[in-house]
Amino acid sequence: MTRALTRKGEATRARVVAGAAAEIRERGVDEVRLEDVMARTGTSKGQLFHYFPDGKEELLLAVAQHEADQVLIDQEPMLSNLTSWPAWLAWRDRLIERYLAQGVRCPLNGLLGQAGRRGPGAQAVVTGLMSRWQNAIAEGIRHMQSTGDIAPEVDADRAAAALLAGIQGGVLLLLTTGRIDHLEAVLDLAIDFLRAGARTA
Amino acid sequence: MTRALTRKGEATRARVVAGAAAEIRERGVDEVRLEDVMARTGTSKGQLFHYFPDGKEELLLAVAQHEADQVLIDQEPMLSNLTSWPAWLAWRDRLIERYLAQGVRCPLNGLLGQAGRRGPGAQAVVTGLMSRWQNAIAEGIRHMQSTGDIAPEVDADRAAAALLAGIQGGVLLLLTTGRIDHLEAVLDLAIDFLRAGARTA
DNA sequence: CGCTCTTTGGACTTGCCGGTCCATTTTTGC
DNA sequence: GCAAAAATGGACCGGCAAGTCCAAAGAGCG
Repeated sequence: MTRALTRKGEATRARVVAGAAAEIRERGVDEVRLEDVMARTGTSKGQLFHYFPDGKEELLLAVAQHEADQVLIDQEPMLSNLTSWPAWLAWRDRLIERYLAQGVRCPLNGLLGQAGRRGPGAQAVVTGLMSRWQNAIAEGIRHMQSTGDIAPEVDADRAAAALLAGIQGGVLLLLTTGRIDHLEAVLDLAIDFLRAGARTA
Repeated sequence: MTRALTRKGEATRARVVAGAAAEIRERGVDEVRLEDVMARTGTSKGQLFHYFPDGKEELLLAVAQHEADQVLIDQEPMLSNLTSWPAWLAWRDRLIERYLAQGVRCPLNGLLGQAGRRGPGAQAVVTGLMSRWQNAIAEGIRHMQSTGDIAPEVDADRAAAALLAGIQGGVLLLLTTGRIDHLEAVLDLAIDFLRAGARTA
C-alpha cells in the first residue's frame, strides 16, 4: 500500500504538505492552485503527482488530516487535564488565545461545511476530529463528577456535545464576523452551567 | 442605480435566483456552473448577464441574501414570540424540525466559512443575518425577564450570543456528521440554563 | 562500478467555464 | 403603430489550471 520512500522523499512530501497548509491558511482552500504550492515549496509538478498520485484531492486530504491533528495538539496539555476549575479556565483561555491569534485563517474552514461533499475521506477526518474532541471534554466532565465538582446527574456526553457545538459555532462566528465575543460567551456560560450543576445537585 | 425591469423581467430574475438556490442546495456552491442554472431555469447566458451584470458573483450574492432571509422567516412566528416557556420549546422544535429536514443541504454553507474571502458583500449578508438572529433571541430573553421567568441578572445579549453560537455549531455538526444530537443538546441545555437562572436568582 | 528504483524538472495537452458580443424578438409608452 | 428600451438566444473567445508524459539526474546496494 505505502509507496517506497527514501528519507529525501519523505522530507519533500512533508514540505509539500506544510507548504500547502500554509497556502490554504493564507488564501483559502478554493483559491489555492497547485502552482502556488509548487512555487512556495520549490517543487515541480512531477513531484506533486509523484507523491500524491490522485492529485489535488489527495493533497488536500493530507493537509486536512495534518491540520485536524494540530487542532487537538494546540489544546494540550489543558484538554487532557480538565481536573479542576482552574484547569477548565486555563483551557478556556488557551482556546480563546489560539483562535484570536488565528483570526480568519482557519485551515479546516473550507472542509467543515463541505466535508460531506468533498468525499468520504474528508468526512472521516472531520468526524474523527470532532469525536476525539468531544470525548476529551466528556472525560473532563466525568472526572469533575468523580470529585464532586459537577453534579452526578449531569449527562457528561450530552453536555460535551453541547459545549463542542458551542465552540464550533463560536469559531465560525469569529471567522465570519471577526469578533471573539460569541466564543467567549459560550465558554463562560458553559462553564458556569457546569459549576451550577454542583449546587443544584 | 436600479435597472428598469418589466414584470416579465422581474419574474425571470426571480426564477433564476430560485433555481440557482436550489442548484446550490443540491450540489454545493462551488459545484454550481452557470450552465446548470441556465438549464434548470430555462434561461440563456445572455439573460444571466443581463440580470446580473457582474456575473456569477452577483448572482451568488443575490442567492445568499435570499436564503439568509429565508432562515429567519422559517423560524417565524416562534422567533418573534419567545414570551413563555412553551413558546421557547415550540421554537426549539421548529429549529430541529427545519434542520433535520434540510439535512446536509445548507445553502449558506459555502458562504459561512468563507464570507470574509468572498468579498465584503457576502460578509455583510452573513453578519446581518447573525445580528438580526441574535437580536431576536436577546429580545425573547428580555421579555422573559420582564415577566420574572428569567433572572434579571442574566446578561441577555451575552446569553443570546452564546445560544446563537451553539445553534451555528449544532448546525455545522449536523452538516458534517449527519447527526442532530449536538443541536438538540445545545438547545435543551441552553433553555435549561435560562430556566435555572430564575431559581438561582 | 553498474544496475535499478526513486526523485526531479518542466513542456505540453486538454477540457472546462466564465464572460463577451451581437442579432433577434418582445414589450412598453406615447 | 411605431420608436425606444428591455428581454432573449446562442455562437464564440480566452484563460486558467489540473493532469500527462518523458527524459534526466541522483541514491541505494551488491
